[in-house]
Amino acid sequence: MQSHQIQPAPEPPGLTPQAMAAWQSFLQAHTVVTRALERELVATQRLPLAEYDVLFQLSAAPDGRLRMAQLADRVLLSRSGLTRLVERLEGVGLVRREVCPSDARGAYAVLTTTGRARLGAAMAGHLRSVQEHFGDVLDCQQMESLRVALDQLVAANLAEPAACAQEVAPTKP
Amino acid sequence: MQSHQIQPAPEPPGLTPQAMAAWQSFLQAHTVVTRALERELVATQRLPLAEYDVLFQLSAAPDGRLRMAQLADRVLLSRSGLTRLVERLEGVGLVRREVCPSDARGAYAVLTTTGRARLGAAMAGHLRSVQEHFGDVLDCQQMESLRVALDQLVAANLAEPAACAQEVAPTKP
DNA sequence: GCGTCATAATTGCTTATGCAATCATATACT
DNA sequence: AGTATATGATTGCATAAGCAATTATGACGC
Repeated sequence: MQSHQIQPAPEPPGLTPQAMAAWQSFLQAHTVVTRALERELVATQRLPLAEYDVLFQLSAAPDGRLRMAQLADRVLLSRSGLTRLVERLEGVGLVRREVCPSDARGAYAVLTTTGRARLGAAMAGHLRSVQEHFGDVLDCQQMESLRVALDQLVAANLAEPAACAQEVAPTKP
Repeated sequence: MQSHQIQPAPEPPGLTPQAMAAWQSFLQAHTVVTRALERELVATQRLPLAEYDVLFQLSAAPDGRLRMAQLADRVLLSRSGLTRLVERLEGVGLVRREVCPSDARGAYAVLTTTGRARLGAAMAGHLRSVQEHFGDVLDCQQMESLRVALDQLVAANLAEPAACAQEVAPTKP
């Protein structure tokens, strides 16, 4: 690999056309795949993706429970967004809320038995959808490179949640 | 009833853990990058990404004009979604609508001079954002593989907009 | 020319979501 | 202990977006 950003570069080439194209494809791919999955999940299970994701993340967590904030991070929703979503799920009995014993401000979202069952009913089909629309499209190598690249993106953008003038500068001056 | 799609293969490994992980990373990457870009664009230019994208796509089109449906496809919005969005942009004078002379049902969205200027003011900064949050994170090779993979995803999922039993079967029976 | 069907865009309606403000509790400082 | 500040979650509010129904026009057969 040739280019790791040259320090005193007089002319950073800016965004390459390659990168621009990739960015467009990224947006497009996300939209089309995501819509397909949502469509199928709703059609077959009457369950939107966001709801599914909550059930899934809870089921993957120890005791089927997670603090609201952590759950929000995992399902990629704002705090308030998650509050409403859990509210809805609680309304239909798939999730219940419990207060946190060690911190009275905190709340747990807990997967109910019905919730677990509902997830069980939906999961196989949804995984097949993901496979069909995403997994089967790429071969193993591609998939692995893709994962690596995407994780880099995540890492880079979690490192700088706000605008950051300096690069990675965790060291206090 | 038990599922019997085990017709030909005794055990297709289904969705690999790799693919699952990649899928998660995909969703996460989209969210974090997209939010960062939106945040910066709104903060510096008071212009949401969707709006920017409309201006951009129009400016890239011949004569700065596009039929509503085509524009909707390019900015990845539903038809109705685009109608409202263009409405808003027309309201602030960045876009104007024109009837199509050859087809009275059709409408063009046309970039106004102000719209072009607004885009001009926003573009450089936004491209820098894309570079920072996306372009700079991956090297050239990664970027190219990423683009290819994503385009495969797009192609695969455009081919089957609805549930499709048969593969690519555009031939009318 | 006229009915039928397809297509372009819009509108009604519902809903999910984020931001900013708020409330309640915890933690820290003196 | 008592006040100040931070943190977890929720609420008010505004808004963007999709789906289904609607309108307006074009195209096609007879």
